[in-house]
Amino acid sequence: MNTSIVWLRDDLRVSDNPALLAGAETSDNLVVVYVLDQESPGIRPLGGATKWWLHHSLEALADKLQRLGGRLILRHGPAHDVLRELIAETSAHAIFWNRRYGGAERELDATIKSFARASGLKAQSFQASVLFEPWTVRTGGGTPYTVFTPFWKSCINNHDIPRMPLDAPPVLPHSPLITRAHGGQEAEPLASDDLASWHLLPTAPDWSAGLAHRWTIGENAAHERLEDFIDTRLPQYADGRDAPARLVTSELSPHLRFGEISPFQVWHRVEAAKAHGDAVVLKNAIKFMAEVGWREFSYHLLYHWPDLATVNFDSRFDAFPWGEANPEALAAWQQGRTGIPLVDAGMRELWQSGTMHNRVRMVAASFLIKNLLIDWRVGEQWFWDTLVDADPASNAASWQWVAGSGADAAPYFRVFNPVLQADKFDPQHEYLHRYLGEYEHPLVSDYPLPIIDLVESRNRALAAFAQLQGIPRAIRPPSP
DNA sequence: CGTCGGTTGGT
DNA sequence: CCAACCGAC
Repeated sequence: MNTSIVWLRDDLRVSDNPALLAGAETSDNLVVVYVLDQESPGIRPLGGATKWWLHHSLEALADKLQRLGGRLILRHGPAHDVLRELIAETSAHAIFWNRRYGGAERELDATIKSFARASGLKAQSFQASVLFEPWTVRTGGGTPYTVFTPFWKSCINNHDIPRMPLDAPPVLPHSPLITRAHGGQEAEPLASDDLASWHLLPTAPDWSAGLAHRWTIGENAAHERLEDFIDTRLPQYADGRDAPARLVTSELSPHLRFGEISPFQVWHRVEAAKAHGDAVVLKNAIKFMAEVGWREFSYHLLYHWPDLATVNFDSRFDAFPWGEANPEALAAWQQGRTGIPLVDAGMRELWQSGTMHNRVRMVAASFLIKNLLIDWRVGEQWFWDTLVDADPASNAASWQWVAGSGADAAPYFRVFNPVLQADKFDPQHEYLHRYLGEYEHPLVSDYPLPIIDLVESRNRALAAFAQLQGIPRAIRPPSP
């Protein structure tokens, strides 16, 4: 028997999955495994909302695999130990996976690849989660990009068109029984954890009802989401994407986060829409793909600056005078009771549904960083815990962008005024009313007074940020 | 992917 | 009085 292992990670799909396809084509017994690894050094534990998503995504994936004749094996523990054991159990001759781009993830994968090859296995990794491999996009001087627009132009103009999506394997050859390599036991099914035993779902309290109401999880749902976006939302995307009350954004981010859909599938679906559409479709498609481009840019940054989530990209910010610890203000922000309606509406949307409209994310983040002078890493961690799309690259890059410490960052003097932003992008206050019921009846409500004066705190932030002005921007060198 | 305060030229 | 525009931060 010719056994291959396919190790799935952030690619919980059967279509356009090069590792799964390679396994299916080169073996007659495919072992598809997901490893819950919360122990390997440097691997950041998932937040609550992403754990919840992962549980349901694994259920959906198991069903997809089963329909193709396969079976999803669940194991937990340090990935290196788990896979060494699995290789021994199955006498696999090959192992395949799709690449990850975080620092610790790359180190871990390299270690496992070395071990597998030293043990005589074929070990191969594939490009599946980004359109442009981070090391292939270089400036004229050979360095990684630190500005979005030239980065994305270079991707579009200087690189091969992203490959066509791959079909799902027609069948997943799988032997239900496997003979252990050691000892003479009877053939037995390969052991798999019970998903429930991983305790990915919240209990006591179960806060997931709002998330379950908002989201349908899994590969099928991701493609339905994409089709609906192309048909009904893309035509209004450029003009409507900034209005939080309108359903115009794609809402694909959590699906992309777990690889239920691939950026290649998104790219080529948008290309097809462009091919059949007019100039309006073209304009909207370019705008939308630029947002996919921001995701690519974030992965580019994460690959070249692996500590993106913890270290200021611009080291001038290492000396930035963040305010004294202010647990009351932080809690008010987290719980959506700052007394600033747009901030509170966004933070409540986040808590209830595991997401927040992009425009409101920028405003809520700007408020924490600039009005409250709280270190961006504190906000990044809260979003990591509460967003269903919490992504190691996009979340970190975006928080640094708002702080002004990041690549191609917002200039320090760009301080959002949440009141003006609400009037401009939510003129009927429809979004505010959706999440702040009491806001409609201020006289009878207990809606809090603002915890901070917007004008005063803006000026305080400008003064603090102005201290950096005399010092030249200091971008850390990329990791070799 | 901004805000503010100023000016200008219109009503 | 105010919308549109501009430069500074």
